[in-house]
Amino acid sequence: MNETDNVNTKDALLAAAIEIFADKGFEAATVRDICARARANVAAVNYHFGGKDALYTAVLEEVFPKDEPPGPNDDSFTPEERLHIFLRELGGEIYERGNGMATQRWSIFLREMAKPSKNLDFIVQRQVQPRVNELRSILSDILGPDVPDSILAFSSSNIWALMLDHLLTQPILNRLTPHRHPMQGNIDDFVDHVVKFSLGGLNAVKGDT
Amino acid sequence: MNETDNVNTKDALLAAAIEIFADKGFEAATVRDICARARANVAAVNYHFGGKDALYTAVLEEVFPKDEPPGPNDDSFTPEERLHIFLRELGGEIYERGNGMATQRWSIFLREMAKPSKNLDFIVQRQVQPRVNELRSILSDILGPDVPDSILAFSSSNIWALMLDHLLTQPILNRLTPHRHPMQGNIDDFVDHVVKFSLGGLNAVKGDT
DNA sequence: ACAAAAATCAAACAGTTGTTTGATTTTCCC
DNA sequence: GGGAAAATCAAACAACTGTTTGATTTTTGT
Repeated sequence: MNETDNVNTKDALLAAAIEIFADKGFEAATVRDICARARANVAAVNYHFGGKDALYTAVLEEVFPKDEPPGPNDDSFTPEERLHIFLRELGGEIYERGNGMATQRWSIFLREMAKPSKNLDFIVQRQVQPRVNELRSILSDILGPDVPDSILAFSSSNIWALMLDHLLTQPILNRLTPHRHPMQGNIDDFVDHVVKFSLGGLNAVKGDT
Repeated sequence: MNETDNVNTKDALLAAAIEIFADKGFEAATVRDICARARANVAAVNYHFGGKDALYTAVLEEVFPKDEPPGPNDDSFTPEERLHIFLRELGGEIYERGNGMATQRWSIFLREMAKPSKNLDFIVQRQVQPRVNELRSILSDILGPDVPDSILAFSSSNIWALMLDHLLTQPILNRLTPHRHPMQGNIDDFVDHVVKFSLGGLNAVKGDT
């Protein structure tokens, strides 16, 4: 057992796998591609991980880490401010460039949503469940205690949709208006718009029935 | 050349291909699967269509038909009513069960968004371009002539996101709250909520700057 | 330094993929 | 009805997939 070289090839395999799985999806990615990018032999995946599926779960474990600090739930902010903070953090993680693993994380997430496999359970549990709870708590404060649960669920879903939107439609926008940059302007403009739109929407569905 | 039987196997191939491409995606779908479902020989795809890729483009041509009647643009409705009508039609087409080709159409559309290929151009041109134009026209009327183009673009994108949302997140919602039916309640409730939320959001981003 | 363990490697394996082939059957048209 | 065209078929093809093998090299512990 080497401690400087074999660990490096195992890590190189993992890193290469993250890139290629994020880029081409599980099925289209081949272990030969991954091994080639990691400068490793074709048998390396099976030796170090046990197979392509096991490598993929190792990738998921790496890309969606365990502990998500649950957030301080700071009472010094109004619910509206907490929404703004929440969405700014989320937007930065989704759309900020050079954000380490983030781009690949959401690419894998998107693929799993479009074509669910058994691994989607894992990703949901690690990635979206904590955030869903936090957002619902914020929305509950904004909408007040009397709002029916169905409206709360719809609204939470709506705001998620507004944030994830560009992730899905960027290839389409590029085709409709090819001259624009992706995520035109900076991300803060986008987040500010979403916050404004969301608060207006929430207000509209609140005072009702 | 037979006019009752071979046309039937060609049509059967196309119908089977639509189902299987929509269900498993282009790469995961095999011509053997398709031919088996169509009760045809393995060579039938190449004989009648020329190959798997050509079959897929034939499927796209069938699923995304050419002419989309441009809508009457009725002036007897207010812009808000036109938005409601537009979204009700869209929601019905996306989420209504037993809607002919619609379910498969949006399934294929979603897959192509998550993993764009050269065919996405075709789908965008056939499926979303006319609707995008119609929605932007409605929003332009609602927001008024003074609103900057960036807000119009953001808002249009937002409303699309609200409508397509459940298409993408239904597998996730099933994992978070597995006891609920897909698209709980009826579709009209969902559309009504989106309309209300959108009008509130639009109003919030309009009176600004 | 040396044997045992770990890691790497070229080569081959079994299975599946889309596609082609060539014979056979079916259909069409005169 | 008979010959030509079209369609179907079983079988095989070549390329690719993930995985295994067994030998070879490298590293480790003493």
